[in-house]
Amino acid sequence: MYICLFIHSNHTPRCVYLHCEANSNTGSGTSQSKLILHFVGMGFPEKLVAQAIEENGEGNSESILETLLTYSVLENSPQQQKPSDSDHSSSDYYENFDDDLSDSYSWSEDEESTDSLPIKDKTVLALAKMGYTTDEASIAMERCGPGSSIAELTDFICAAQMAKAADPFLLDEEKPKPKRKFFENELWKRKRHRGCDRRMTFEDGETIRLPNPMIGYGVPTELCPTPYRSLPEGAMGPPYFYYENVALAPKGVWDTIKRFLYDVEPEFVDSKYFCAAARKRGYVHNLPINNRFPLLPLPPRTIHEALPLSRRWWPSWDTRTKLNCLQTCIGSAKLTERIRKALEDHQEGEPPLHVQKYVLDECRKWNLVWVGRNKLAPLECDEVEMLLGFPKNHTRGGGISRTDRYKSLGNSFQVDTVAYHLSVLRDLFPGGVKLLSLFSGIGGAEVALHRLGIPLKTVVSVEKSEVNRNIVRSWWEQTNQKGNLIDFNDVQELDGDRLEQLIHSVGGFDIVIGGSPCNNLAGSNRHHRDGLEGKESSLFYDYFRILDLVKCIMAKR
DNA sequence: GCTACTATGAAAATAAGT
DNA sequence: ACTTATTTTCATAGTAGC
Repeated sequence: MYICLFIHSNHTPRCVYLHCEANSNTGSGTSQSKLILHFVGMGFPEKLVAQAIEENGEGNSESILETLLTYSVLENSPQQQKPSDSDHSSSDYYENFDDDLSDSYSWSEDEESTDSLPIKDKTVLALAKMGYTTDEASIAMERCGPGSSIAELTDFICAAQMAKAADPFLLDEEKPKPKRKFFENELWKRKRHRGCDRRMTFEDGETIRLPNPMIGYGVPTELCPTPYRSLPEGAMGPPYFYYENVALAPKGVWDTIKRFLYDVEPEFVDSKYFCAAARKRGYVHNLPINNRFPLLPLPPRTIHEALPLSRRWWPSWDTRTKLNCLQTCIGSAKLTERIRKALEDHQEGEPPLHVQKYVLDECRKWNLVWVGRNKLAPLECDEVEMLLGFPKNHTRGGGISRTDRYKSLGNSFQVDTVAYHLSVLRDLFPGGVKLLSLFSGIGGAEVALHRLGIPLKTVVSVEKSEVNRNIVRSWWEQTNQKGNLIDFNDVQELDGDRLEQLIHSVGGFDIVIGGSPCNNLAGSNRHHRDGLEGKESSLFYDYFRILDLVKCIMAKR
């Protein structure tokens, strides 16, 4: 039996996910017995499963799992008797479970004896008894919100510990090493072990460094031979996968992402080699890298080519040829007004150097372009659409506000860049692809594949924002797609059962594409740049969870 | 409720200098 | 090689007005 324990953190109710290959024997029987079989297949004892189903009802398998996991935390239950299988990875997990749970604490007892305490204190106490520091507990409570389950909180703490441990700079600190308790599971160990091995071969704690120039395995506009790369065995498809996020994430983030995504080296590419705006991103994928080809026509690659009207007003001392990263917000009118005034004070000739510096700094910070004499302005929505490689008016209409257009666009792929990487799929799937698109946004991946001439046979798309779903749906209809577009609101809807169902009806996915939220990683975020464990950015773990499930389910077929 | 608008640095990579 | 300076960054929170 193969058991993959996945742990992640998030403020929303979620469970630790387990699945295995040996639980496919869901032939006949009542729905209840099927359900029991399902959880027993995950390694839970039948007695507990029956109890959990009774408590939660048959309908809600997620809360059943939650309950089961809570049991597992609370009791040194027979569940820890690992399957007497030969699989070592699961045994590691269960051994730890045993060791760590043998401490004599009991959640339910605490609950009785500390009834007088506020719930918060009670929870902190419980976590402290489990070996976590009160600091860790408080932070977790704060971040996960009141009413979070113990399982969620411990998930959170564990995830935070993993992130810290993955950071070589933090390892050296004099801080006592956090206890990992039973969360030192198979997955964590496996990944961490690999990470250490790697580091050993690289002398001092080597972390992922960004390449300079940031051209990944090559870009169409620079002459360079395509290097050879060999993928780790665990990364081989099917399905193919393609993951994206900001390159300039806090330290250690890409190391963690890489470890989860089967140790595949990220490909860092700046979209300034594809269009007139910079966009430094990391892509982790298992696609072939030979014989890529770009979308045609090649988009304009300088500001002047992209925005010919601005040329007339562009002063010679503004030496920019590329725009900086297109973000979700634009410069204010007040700012452009301040700049105009500063410039008008010096009509004759060029403004003094300190004014030039001030203006240029603001131009770079806000991606302002010249639209008149001494007149600067932020980019228009349709200009952003064009720069990112979307069809004109892609995000226009249908009730979307201007602010939301900027936001959706700023969070999107640069289509030409992604298309270049995905172009190898055209020969691999001449009949078209079946795509699982997570965090689809405004459909950058779909647009890229379509423009590459790769038919979209099926697209299962998951996107939280309704306006974004509408944009994709509307694009789907306007481009007369022949395939089937199925959309979901939340990645949480895609649990093992749903995926199995989908894969069964669709016939498997050819590629899983997704760029998980970056807002807790992005440098522009002054308030909550919390790293991969942040509220939204931790959804990366759902990308991994779903990808890994798809991998496992498809391997069974 | 929605929408537009504005003020709000820090972390980390890169460039430049010694 | 080391230090210092410069550059860049898929954003959030609060407010005002409708």
